[in-house]
Amino acid sequence: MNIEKTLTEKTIEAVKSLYGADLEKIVFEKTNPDFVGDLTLVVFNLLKISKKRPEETASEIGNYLKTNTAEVADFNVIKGFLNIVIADAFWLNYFKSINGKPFINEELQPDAPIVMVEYSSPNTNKPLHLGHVRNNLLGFSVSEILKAAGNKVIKTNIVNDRGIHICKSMLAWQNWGNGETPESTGIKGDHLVGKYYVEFDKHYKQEIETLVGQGKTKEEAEKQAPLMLQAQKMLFKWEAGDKATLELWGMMNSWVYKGFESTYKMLGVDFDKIYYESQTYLSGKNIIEDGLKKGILHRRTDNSVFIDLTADGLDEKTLLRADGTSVYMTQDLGTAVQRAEEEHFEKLIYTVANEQDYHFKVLFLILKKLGYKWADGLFHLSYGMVELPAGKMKSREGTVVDADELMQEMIDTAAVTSKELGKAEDLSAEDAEKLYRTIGLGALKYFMLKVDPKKKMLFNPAESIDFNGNTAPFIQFNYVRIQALLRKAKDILDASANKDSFIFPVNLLPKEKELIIKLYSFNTALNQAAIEYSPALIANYVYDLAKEFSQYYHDVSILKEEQKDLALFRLHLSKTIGIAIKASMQLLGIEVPERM
RNA sequence: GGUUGCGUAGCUCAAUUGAAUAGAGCGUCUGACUACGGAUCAGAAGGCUAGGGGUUUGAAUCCCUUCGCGACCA
Repeated sequence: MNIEKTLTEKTIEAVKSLYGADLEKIVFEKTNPDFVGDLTLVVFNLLKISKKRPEETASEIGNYLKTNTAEVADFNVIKGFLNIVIADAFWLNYFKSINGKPFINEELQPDAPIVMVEYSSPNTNKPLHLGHVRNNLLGFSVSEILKAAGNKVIKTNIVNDRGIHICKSMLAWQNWGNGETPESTGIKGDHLVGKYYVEFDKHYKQEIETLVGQGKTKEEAEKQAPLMLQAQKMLFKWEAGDKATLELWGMMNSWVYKGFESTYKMLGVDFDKIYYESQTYLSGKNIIEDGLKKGILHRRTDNSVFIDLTADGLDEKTLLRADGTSVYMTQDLGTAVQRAEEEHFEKLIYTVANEQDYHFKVLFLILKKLGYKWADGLFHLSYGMVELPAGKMKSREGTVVDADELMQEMIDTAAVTSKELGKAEDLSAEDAEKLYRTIGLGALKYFMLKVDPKKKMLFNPAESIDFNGNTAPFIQFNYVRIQALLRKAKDILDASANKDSFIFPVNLLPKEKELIIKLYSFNTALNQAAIEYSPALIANYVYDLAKEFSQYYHDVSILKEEQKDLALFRLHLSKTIGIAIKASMQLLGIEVPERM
């Protein structure tokens, strides 16, 4: 039941019959609300074929469609715009076919394409912050969207658990930690390790200052500071497999993982497969050998290995240093190949901020040049950074917005607001807590996901995230109103469900037709969101739907409607809208409450 | 310096990828409750889409240029 497809076919037929020309593609758009009609064809592009004025061309096609297409009830022409009115019967039939059914098909085809989505990918030296929140929400939501669009999704996370940054935390803990643990301090593990990362930085700065005072340049001081030298020594020991170092590393990382686990749980995100850099950081070297043999990579006189990408408008990229050690790129080459061997993915999506655009351009190009066919399926989901009114978050200036704190603030705000409105009075303490989480975290998630991923976004910590207007609580509220209706009308709904049919009204109210069209466009929104990897399109969709329902609810009686059949129809319409809202929110990783 | 991205109402964001008078929310002002749940609804004010040029029947969208703000690479 695809009206656009029908119209496209008929229009191609019309153009053939009227002007004798063959068209391949026709695009209908939604009619501007200021005009009468449901779908609009812009005919300017057809004037070359028709060799007639826009109005005349539009009228001729309109006439053809009206006489030859049952679904077309009427049309009107304004300048080059052919506005088509679709018969109510079509929309009613459509509604009948989806009434009460789920909007998302959870079952996958056996041959569903495999899509890997990598997201989160934190460092283990500090807790997650606002930037990670956007990353995690995006990655999770895109995964849900791709799943709903019929893909087998494998969510992956590559944890950066090794390197100089971890050594800094370890060293600081050794020096000044006095044996502190998450248990002894009651501090969440990732925060405790983060505390020592900051501690390192503090002492390191002092050392630099001292050295500069002794006449060294800042650069020299940064390299020669004893703490930095010690951290590097620790990294060497780690790489050499020194037992004590590995033990300390293992212990502190385990604290961090426990902390991350609780943050992920609160955020509502999860993973099917977790990689650790400590296990993959050496990979990729065999690929370098292979590339050298194929003559795609080259060795410099100092023994370093590089690839020349200047012909592609990029630079020469070093892949092995002169001492034979690898760089980030080498490792990323290795893990990509590893994943391609483990899972025969159609696509591999890297959810990484746009500051790494160049890195991924180079990575994908190298893999293509090395001849991997699957490299065409690689995609960098490049999202904009979250900025504060003062600009980028800076740990040095203490402007980093912590993920755990932010979530708690949202939940607290939800609690305060709910209590002010007297909404949670008859709930148990446990249910109330759950409700505050649903509302607070919903508001946060929606706030971050409604923005086009490609664009940077602004977060102002001074103003708390809104609960009114274009927000998750507004959408949740409308869902709740629907559930209240359904509870009250349970008996008549049950009765009509048994009969499996009820009488539909002959005429739809304009708002009812709009709502059905909105339901109809769920699939368009879902598919577009999957193509563009954009949860924002789903957010826009569900907000529009909720807003239109809110207007409908305000203007039209549902339970109080005296014509029983009409009341029943409206109940069913509301119920289905509720299903669509819940499904959309699920795609965003946002829960909906039954009461609020 | 090189590469690259962005600039839309006071603020935060849209605009079906080139179409009709650029839309929402917040904020401001004005209305609507003896209610199917007011975390609501209706209305008003608010725009030379950073500036200039070009392509097109048609440009926030494509091209050139100036200015401003980021990011990446040295």
